[in-house]
Amino acid sequence: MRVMEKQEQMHKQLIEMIEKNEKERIGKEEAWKRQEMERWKRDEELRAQEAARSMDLISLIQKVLGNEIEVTKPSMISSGEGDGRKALIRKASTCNHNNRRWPDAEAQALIMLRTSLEHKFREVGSKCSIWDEISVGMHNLGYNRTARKCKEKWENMNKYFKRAMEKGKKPHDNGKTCSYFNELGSLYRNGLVNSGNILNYTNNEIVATISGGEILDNNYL
DNA sequence: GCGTCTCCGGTCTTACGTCC
DNA sequence: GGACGTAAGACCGGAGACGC
Repeated sequence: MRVMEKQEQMHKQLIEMIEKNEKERIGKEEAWKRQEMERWKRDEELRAQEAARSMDLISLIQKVLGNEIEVTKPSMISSGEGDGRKALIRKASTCNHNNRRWPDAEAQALIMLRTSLEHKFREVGSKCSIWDEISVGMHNLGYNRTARKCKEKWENMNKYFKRAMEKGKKPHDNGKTCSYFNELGSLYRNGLVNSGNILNYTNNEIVATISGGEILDNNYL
């Protein structure tokens, strides 16, 4: 009977901890989403201001010179003469949303959408419709990617992140090209997403120990 | 040359349905 | 109820392209 009572008590504690952690998780998720949306809006405003400044500058130069300036658009660059042109074409292609490569903003939009639907991924059932939902979300943000591509990119980001962590790198070490490392790192630290053994990364900070049937650290959950 | 990334194909795991 | 097959998802490794 004492064992049964002890088990009952532990079960209640476990349920309470799960509920508490779930509330905390939802709170953190909401806060993060708000933060991301604000950041996104700020970036949009900055881009708009930048574009307006460029147009002002162009019109000013046209005014000063008194004739039309041909503004070279990336798509107008014909196939190449010389390395400089080739470099320009390559540069332009990296900004094209239909390109194979994912620009930083696009990858971060994917992380944001994927994280916001994390609760659906934790549910049992087909994940295809969720990736479709993410694909639609990406489309709404101006990025044209299929559900399959989104899923693949997500897996690959996690794979590369994991490899980098195994090599002993820290998220902020790779700000140059892997801008999403910071986002992924903070997501895994906060437990907002789960991707199998990638949680090993958090072992330095979240110590979970089970000893004698008692959970010593709530973070284990 | 090296780090980063996409794409593809493979294996493993898990959930679910069917049969005996 | 257990064994088995199947589909979906997760995870992994490698080839090759790309960018610095």
